[in-house]
Amino acid sequence: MSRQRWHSVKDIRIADVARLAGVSTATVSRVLSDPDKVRQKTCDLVMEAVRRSGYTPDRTAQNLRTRRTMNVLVVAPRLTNPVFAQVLRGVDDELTRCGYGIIVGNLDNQREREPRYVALALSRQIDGVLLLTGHVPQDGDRNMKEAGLPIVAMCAAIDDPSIPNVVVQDREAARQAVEYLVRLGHRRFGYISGTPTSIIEVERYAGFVEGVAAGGFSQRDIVRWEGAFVFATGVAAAEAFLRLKKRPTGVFAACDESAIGFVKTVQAAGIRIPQDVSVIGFDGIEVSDYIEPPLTTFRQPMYDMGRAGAQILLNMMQGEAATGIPNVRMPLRLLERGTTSVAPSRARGLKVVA
Amino acid sequence: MSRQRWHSVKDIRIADVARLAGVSTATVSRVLSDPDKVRQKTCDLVMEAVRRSGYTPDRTAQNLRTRRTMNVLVVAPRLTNPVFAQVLRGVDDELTRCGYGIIVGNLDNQREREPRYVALALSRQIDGVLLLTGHVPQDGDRNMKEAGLPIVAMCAAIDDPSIPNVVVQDREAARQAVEYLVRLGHRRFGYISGTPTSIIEVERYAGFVEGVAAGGFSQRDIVRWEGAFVFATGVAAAEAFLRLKKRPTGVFAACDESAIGFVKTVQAAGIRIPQDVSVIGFDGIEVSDYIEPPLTTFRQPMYDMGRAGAQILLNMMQGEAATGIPNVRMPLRLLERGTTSVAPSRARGLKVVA
DNA sequence: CGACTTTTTGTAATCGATTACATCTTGAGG
DNA sequence: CCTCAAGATGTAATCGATTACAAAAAGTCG
Repeated sequence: MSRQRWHSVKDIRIADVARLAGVSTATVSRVLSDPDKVRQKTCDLVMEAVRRSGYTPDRTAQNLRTRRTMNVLVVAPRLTNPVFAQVLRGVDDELTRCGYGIIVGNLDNQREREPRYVALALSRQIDGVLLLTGHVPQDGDRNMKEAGLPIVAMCAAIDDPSIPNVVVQDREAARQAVEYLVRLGHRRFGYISGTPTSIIEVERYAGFVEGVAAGGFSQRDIVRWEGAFVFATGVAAAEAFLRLKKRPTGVFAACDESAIGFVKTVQAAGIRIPQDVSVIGFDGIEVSDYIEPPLTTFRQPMYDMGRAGAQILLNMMQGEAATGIPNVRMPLRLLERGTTSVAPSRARGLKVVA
Repeated sequence: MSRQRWHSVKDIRIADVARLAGVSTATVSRVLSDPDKVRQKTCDLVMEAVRRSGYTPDRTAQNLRTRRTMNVLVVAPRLTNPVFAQVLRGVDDELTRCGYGIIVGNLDNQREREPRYVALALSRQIDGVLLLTGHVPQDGDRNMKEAGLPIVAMCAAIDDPSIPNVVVQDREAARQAVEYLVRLGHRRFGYISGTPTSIIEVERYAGFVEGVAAGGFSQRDIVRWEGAFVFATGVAAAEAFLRLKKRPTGVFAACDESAIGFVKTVQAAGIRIPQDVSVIGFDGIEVSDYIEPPLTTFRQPMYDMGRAGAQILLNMMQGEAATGIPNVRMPLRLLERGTTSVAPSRARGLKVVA
């Protein structure tokens, strides 16, 4: 045995079942897909043959004939982001119920990986796409939309009116974050960015700036550290923070991971949280509750977003009448936990107005 | 437009390209798959036609003809386990390089979800399977092996000599964990289990018991809390722990998530870690370093395990000569961090022998 | 019982590629 | 210039299901 052959030992086709049951392949097919069209007696006969032979239809052949694959592609910016896992759970629960499979696409924060998924769409290996990426994957001049497949954007809105979005109120939340800090007496604000080209980043920063302005402060009261939606960005921001003479006392991070990176790093340098610096994150991933002190953050309904996005996609794939492009905005909740408190200069004599 | 139709606007088949280039479909196919068999001039002609028409081969049709789908199923016990995300990264990097796609199967700790993935295998929608589940998925009397596909087990060994395993030295590590605790002077040991039926759980507990015995202690010095590989198990174990009169001072958890659950819960009850209780986890997930104090734990090379498993599967799928069943055991590293210290009764006067 | 409708079943085309085999080109060598 | 082998291309079968259409069977009713 030099070359191991990997195929099913018993390789039973629909024709075999038909012969076994003494009917035509058409009848077998009908029994399996639409039994009402077949007489009960024949149905039993065929089912018996199916059972005895252990026949399972070849989905590859079905796919070709029916022009569907019952597979959906989910493209994520990075697999190890806990937000992704939660959203994927919701997506999986919804799609699995309807018989769809999930193919994961991992960009790992590298745009060079996009072409592969464009090709997947173009080659008709999938019936629909869920994007968590904030933009439509491209391959040179071609992009995924050209495949003509239904696409739904989740988590990160896409600036394309033809694509339904399931997103949170990024801008409003960021604005609220600052307002919360202002109420606590902070006067100098730090912002830890996500990937600058990402739309959610743009939105969150816009909201942040709005909040600062609404509080009566100006651009000069802001320090902004650029990065990506990763832990390391928080670490880098913290290092920059520590080098400052005039440090912000209220910091908002565009995601929990970088918020945690920031907290851990400044703590290691002897900064006390929240006494010296208040930090607000964004996402509400599980870990944010495990650090010390637990992170004040906005909780996204990740699982529900996954389900909502999947439902919209299912509707589109089933060719439902498109009654406008759905644009779902999910609610956010500020989890007031341990990383925020009144600004240090006013720690005495001031009350927190929650 | 009552029913939106979702298919490619321009629907170009190989015959169209052939006509455009003035050749037969066979030639087009050859140019695309094995250009050396075609004259350079013809090749250029065809490629030009492909470019102009924007043709992409229909993978569904290719699949049927070639009897391969270039898709691999990865079955995970639970999506939100960070170990899974890391392993999946490794798997993805390896498989993507070879043109394979990944279909994720999420059992969400429920065996009822297995039949769906058995069906996937039986219906020839995939070319191979990576199991992180510790057992072969079943559907009544049928199981996934019947599909005759190459299967590789990762993270959790499978008790089936025909299936290659990529695992860590669970038993040895668990044993070392206890030995470490013994060296620190602990005399009473707690064990937080994973899913009892899981083989890695069995292995880790066996190693734990071995270590206890090797230290000169007996079964009576052990407290065992049963559960699953989840955070909540650690919480439950902690609650049981707090009710004990005679508490263990050295606790080993079969996974980091439950270790963290335990640490957080006992801390909330006023127990000091590591002064009152030492805790050792298993996995080395990112979060384990973010809690306070950082968790002492064994780090699994998750990404590398993913790659190794994928490579073995690739070999099997490419029909390489099977030179025995590979059984890779990856190294583990004990990360001595903050949750372990000398046993409380001996805190004075004893030195840590590391 | 026969005419006609309805239901059930079978035949064969089809989905879109790959590939065995046949046929036609090309070029080398005499 | 002719012969023959090697190389290039075309024809048509094939993968395994679904399904339009035709044909046959079963039922209905006067």
